[in-house]
Amino acid sequence: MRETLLAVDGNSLMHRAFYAVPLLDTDGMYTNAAHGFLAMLFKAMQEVSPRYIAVAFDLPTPTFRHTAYADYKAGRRAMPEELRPQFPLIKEILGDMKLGVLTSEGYEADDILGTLSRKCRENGLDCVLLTGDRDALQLIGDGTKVLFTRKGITESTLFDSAGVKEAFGVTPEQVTDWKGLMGDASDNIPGIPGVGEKTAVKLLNEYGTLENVLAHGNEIKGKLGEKVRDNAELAAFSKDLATIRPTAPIAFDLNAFDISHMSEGLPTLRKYKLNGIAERLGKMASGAETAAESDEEQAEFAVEILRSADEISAFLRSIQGQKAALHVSPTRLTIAGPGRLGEIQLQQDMLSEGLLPDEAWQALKPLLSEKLYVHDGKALLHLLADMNLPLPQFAWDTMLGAYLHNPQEKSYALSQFARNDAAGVLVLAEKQQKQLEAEGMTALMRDIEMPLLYVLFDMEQAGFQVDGQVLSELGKEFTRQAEELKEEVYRLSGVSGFNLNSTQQLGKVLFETLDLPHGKKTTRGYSTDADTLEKLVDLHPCIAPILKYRQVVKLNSTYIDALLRKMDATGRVHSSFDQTGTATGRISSSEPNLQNIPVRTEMGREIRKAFITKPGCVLADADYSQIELRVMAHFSGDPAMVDAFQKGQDVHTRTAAEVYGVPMEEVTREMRSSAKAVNFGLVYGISEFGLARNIGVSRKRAGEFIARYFDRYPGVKKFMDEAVKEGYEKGYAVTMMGRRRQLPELKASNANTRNFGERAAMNTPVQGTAADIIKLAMVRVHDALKKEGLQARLILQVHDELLIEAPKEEEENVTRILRECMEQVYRLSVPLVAEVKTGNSWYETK
DNA sequence: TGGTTCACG
DNA sequence: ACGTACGTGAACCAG
Repeated sequence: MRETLLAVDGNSLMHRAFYAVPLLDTDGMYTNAAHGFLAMLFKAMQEVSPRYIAVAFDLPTPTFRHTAYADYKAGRRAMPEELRPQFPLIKEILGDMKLGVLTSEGYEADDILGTLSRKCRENGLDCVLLTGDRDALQLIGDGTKVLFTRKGITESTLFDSAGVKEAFGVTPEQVTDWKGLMGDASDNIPGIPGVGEKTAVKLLNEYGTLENVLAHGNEIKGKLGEKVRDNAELAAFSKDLATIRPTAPIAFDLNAFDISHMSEGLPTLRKYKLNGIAERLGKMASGAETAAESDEEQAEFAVEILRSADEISAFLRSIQGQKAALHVSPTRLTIAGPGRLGEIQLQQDMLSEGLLPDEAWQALKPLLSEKLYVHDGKALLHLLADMNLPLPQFAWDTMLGAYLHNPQEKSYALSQFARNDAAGVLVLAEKQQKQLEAEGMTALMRDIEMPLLYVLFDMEQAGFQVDGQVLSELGKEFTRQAEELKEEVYRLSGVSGFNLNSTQQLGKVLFETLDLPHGKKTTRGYSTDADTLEKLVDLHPCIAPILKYRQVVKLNSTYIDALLRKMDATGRVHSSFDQTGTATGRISSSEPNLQNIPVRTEMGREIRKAFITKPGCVLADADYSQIELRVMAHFSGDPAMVDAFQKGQDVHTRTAAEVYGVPMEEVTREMRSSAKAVNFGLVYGISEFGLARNIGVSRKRAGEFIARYFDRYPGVKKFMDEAVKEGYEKGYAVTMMGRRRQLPELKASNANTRNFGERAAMNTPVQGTAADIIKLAMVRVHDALKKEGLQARLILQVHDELLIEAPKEEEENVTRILRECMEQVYRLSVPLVAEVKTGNSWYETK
């Protein structure tokens, strides 16, 4: 295995660290940037296991490589005074750790990185560049990768060539062209005014290089062409600014970069009170042997490049009958068997090498009848479906495995979990199978998440039929009303011309010009949310139209406009369902989000008239009744709560009767409504404050209410207490099917954070179990439709609701299937109840 | 990019 | 003493 040099852009990282770590004064000096820097460095070390580390810095009084460049540099924000003295500090620490600290007159840190990367290539080393500066992406290729720091100090992404293309749409070679076109405000690179990231990518995809874009300036139409032609010189200059020169005269002395003496820096770390960092360094030094083991696990595979259909077929034959993994990226396909890795490079354009995607896939067809190991199988299914290829079965999806193991990862990209595409998938799958077995999630994976992947794929393919006509009409009406309301607000407030959509401007008008009492909270100005404004309704006539305006504008921009844009040629919208998006196990919906289509107000509900079916079909909508409270009744076994559900009573009315000590017939609307709020509160992990705010009573009253509730429902009280206790003991919350959510908040010293963790400990088993239940119901419904040979299709899930589009003649069958699957899916100590309604639009089913 | 607001369960 | 209801996604403004 090749050895790796980790080359760090010291300036970039120090700046990132400075803003990511709070400024705390210890003994009259600041160490936050140094602290963050080292935390990032250690994180990177875990990720890339380097043998060598070198850190490059700009010289304090820089001489610039271009004269004009100095002017641009001067435009940069000055370095904060709290940061400047931390540079000598970090250099001292790195020096004592016996790591390379490099500077070079006339060169900036990124030039030194470029030089290091070139020298690595010449000396047969792999090189990883650690930086937060996108400029460095141009250096990727031939053994060089970039570990790009994102927000905060713990998040980073490892980019290779394909990764850059995937994330930014350009190749590393095009990074300077890209910057030349769009510029970079943070680097004071001008670029072409008016050309942003998207436009730059588009131009480069068409013309390849900046020079070629400029040469063909005449072909580019409209305003854009004009801008390109007018700013050719500026663009060329910008590209030059962005180009890294790998020619710094530095000594490439590997002994000076060796990491094996880092622990010599421990005394210095203690001297500066960086005790947490010192502790981590101590652990890392002693854990060096364990790291070697995990290297074994991720052993490099000899990559076999497959250059023809014949070579692909031969490779497939050689792994036939064995486990096989398939992974696709925009530039290459990889296939793996035990200990084997085949790579097919795909032709990107006329210039690049590789097979045509079509040729490659034809040769790969036999693989598609195998049970494959994959990462993100749903995405693969879409890709294959688009190419009219057969759809495979999956043995394991490592993305879902990673999600079950920890549902709160920031990203589930394969690169976060494995090194070598398809080979990584096989190794990772094996590791996950053991992990999930030990964690008790094998059945959850096998019976719910894996089969659900196909269900969600079918739902995404199917889409939801939308009536554009209805939407447009509504849109016109909303726009008209918005205009009217805006004028009314201007008139009634006596201030016109301000932007009603700006909370800041609105706040000024309401609380300064009109001098209304500014409710409660202020952060960046005044709070103007609906809660606050509603309290002002009686104080000024302009408040009501403001609220109405907000509502109408929201409906228009978020629903009408967005939906019209998302309609396909047949008038259907295809949402994406994310199976790895939530901490609790729910699925989420996006582009467009169909899980938050308005229903609570009549005006919003109108939008549902546009959600229809194709001709000859009906919509069947099945709703679980009170699923979360039923789950809570089941978990808690509380007699009164279980009794209510077993008798089929209205649970909120029963709660009110219990708490107020009156017969159910005497419960008033108000009593039921506050009981309902308490029931909701319980599901969320109740707090006095939250309940008080929600129903508008004093905190004391809310407290009394909760106390009375727990008096009548001691089983629920016990359940809540145990959920919290279990959270503290285990460090995570568990659902009925064994799904887990880590609760690191419970270890926090901040009481507020801990309270949050406690509420999550109470809420997650309830919300998560409800998610388990409906997911399993979806799988059952999907199977039943198939088994009975129906054309009806599941098209949407909204947490406790399933929608099916069915031919009219299947209406009865579908209604039965929905109700039976949803109610019989799991046996609780209380019945599960699903109500099914049918209609010609989503509006009609409500 | 982060903050604010608001749509849903 | 502190500042909170749980879980999402999208649009918009301001810097």
